Amino acid sequence: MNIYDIAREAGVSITTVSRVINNKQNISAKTKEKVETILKKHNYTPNAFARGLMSSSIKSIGVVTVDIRDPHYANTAFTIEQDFSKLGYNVILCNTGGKTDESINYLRMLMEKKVDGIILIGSVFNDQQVRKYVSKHVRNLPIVLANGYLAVDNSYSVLVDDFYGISCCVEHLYAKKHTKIIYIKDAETYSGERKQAGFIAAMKEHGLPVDDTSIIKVPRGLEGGYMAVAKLVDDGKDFSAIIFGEDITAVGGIKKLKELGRRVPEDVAVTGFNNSTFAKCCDPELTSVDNKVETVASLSAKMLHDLIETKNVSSTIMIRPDLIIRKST
Amino acid sequence: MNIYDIAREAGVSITTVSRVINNKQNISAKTKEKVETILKKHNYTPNAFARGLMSSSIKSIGVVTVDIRDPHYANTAFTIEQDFSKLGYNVILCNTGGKTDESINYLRMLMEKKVDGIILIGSVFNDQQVRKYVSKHVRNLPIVLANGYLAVDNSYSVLVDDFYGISCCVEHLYAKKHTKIIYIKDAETYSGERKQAGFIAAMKEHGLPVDDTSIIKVPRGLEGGYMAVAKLVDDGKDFSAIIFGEDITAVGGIKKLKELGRRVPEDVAVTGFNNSTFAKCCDPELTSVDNKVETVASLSAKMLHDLIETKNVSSTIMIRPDLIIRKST
DNA sequence: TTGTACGCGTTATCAT
DNA sequence: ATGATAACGCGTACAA
Repeated sequence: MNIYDIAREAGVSITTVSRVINNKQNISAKTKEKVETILKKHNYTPNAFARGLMSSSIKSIGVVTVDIRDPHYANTAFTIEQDFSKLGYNVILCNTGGKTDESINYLRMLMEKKVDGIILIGSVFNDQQVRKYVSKHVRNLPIVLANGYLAVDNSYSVLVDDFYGISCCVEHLYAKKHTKIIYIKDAETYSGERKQAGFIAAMKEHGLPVDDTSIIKVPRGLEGGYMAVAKLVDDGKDFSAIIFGEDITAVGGIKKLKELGRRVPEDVAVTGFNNSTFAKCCDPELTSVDNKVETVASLSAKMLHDLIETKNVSSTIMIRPDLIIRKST
Repeated sequence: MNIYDIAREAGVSITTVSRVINNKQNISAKTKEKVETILKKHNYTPNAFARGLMSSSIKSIGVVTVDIRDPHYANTAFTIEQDFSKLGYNVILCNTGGKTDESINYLRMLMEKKVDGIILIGSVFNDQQVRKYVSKHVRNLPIVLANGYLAVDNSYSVLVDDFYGISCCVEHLYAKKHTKIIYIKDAETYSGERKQAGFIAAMKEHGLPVDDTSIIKVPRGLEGGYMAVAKLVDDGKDFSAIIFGEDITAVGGIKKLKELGRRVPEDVAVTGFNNSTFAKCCDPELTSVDNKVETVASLSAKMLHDLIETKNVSSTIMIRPDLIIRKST
């Protein structure tokens, strides 16, 4: 059932039908009503491909994440999807698994499918090859990096002040008389660098000791945190507080601390990052930096939509995180 | 840059270019090579809309979930996306928030965008209105319900034997000499009903007491479990074990138990469902039913793909879950 | 107010 | 092996 069939049945031209469908001017109320009846009767919907061929838009955007199973990314993607859904757009979901090749494949695919815009979630995508591809091939398609910084000309980002977030943790622990503080880092991304920089700066500001053994790099996830604590203890490192770069890593760390008979927060204070559900599940509940996922996601969505509508848009938005204090410190 | 431009530059017809692009027969190696050079030079990609107009397919599927922030749904959606991505398909993500109207809107949208198939995640979608819409309007579009049962003619489902899963919990607790067992139910879905039925059947089989006070209905999430335990204690109910219908609910329940000074598992044994990350984060680690999310997701994806390729497909696949025994029982 | 005719970029059919 | 042309379904400039 296409526009011709409708036109024939209504005894009008396809132009008239098209006008009715798209609510255009210059239609007599009578004709309009007649056509609408037929439209409804057959439950007609225009062919999206033919439409796209004319308008070169199909009202959809691409959302690229490393892994939607990560609650942080899931939250962001959820908010973006809901916001864009209200605007009549669909969201195409892509999970790259953190592989650069995959990222570029997905970008290519999204461009072929002629999405109206793209949101990358996480500073992982501020990767050299991705940047190169974007600046070379994604020229006239709006692209926004949510929760991270994209070092490309004419690019747009919404990010959280990670530097500030971690330094808040140091402030808080210092106020509680901690001086031997460890930082557990779990990603070599832009965001990861900012967090580490915030740690170092805040420690130095209070004249607290920082050296190679105060910062430990571990794999992502529960196991990473577990391993970090194991290593600290194996190395005989002396510490009274640990700042983790992610909640889930902190959960793993606390698990190991408990196994070793160290009490949290009496023997060791612990902070996390993301203020996720894990922070509330954790026993004791985790002091964590709230990095305002929903806010970042919504602002990213709004930014992309403004770009699609070619409004004037600022290139970078930075959000201040909050420290949520719970039982673990 | 379209197929005409390429043809002109290569000094051949568009037919020839099309043949090269689609790897068709009857092309001389020489011509093929010549065209491929030009193709590569301009980084040409065919217009997906024009293609769709001919083939009425754009190689994409719709994945409909209640809320991608739920780890269980995120896992399923992730696996489906990865599997279909390997087959050259894109995934359009939809979050209905559990609202029937939204579900139907999304289904309509997906049909308009001419996806090649649809996967619904969770037995929530076995809703009367959704069923009605599907059987009326989604007639010639393959649709699969992952992790639940869809009571519609000509429909396809992959599901876990929830009945068996919960009855395993009862068996396990009974073997540990528990007789006063509570079941906490958190969803009125098909899956929820099966779980409850499994509980009742297994209890009766061992001659254990079951009545209205043995089964408590609570809202989803951490708070639900917390409230459930609060209610049990308020009511002065005597119990030695609790079976929760979801891990996260169990986590909430354990939290409240601890606050009340009841030890897990010494005073109260606890089981969860889903074998999620929460089960491992929990202290003590949670005995939980592994409902094989990835398996269900992969089988659903395979089923849908087979349907798209119009292969013969069985209408229902049922998976047996496993009980993973940890410290909470 | 309404209709005719063309273009969008591709694939399929039928000639050559 | 290669090419000309129709068809897919819609929007729109222009004509009536």
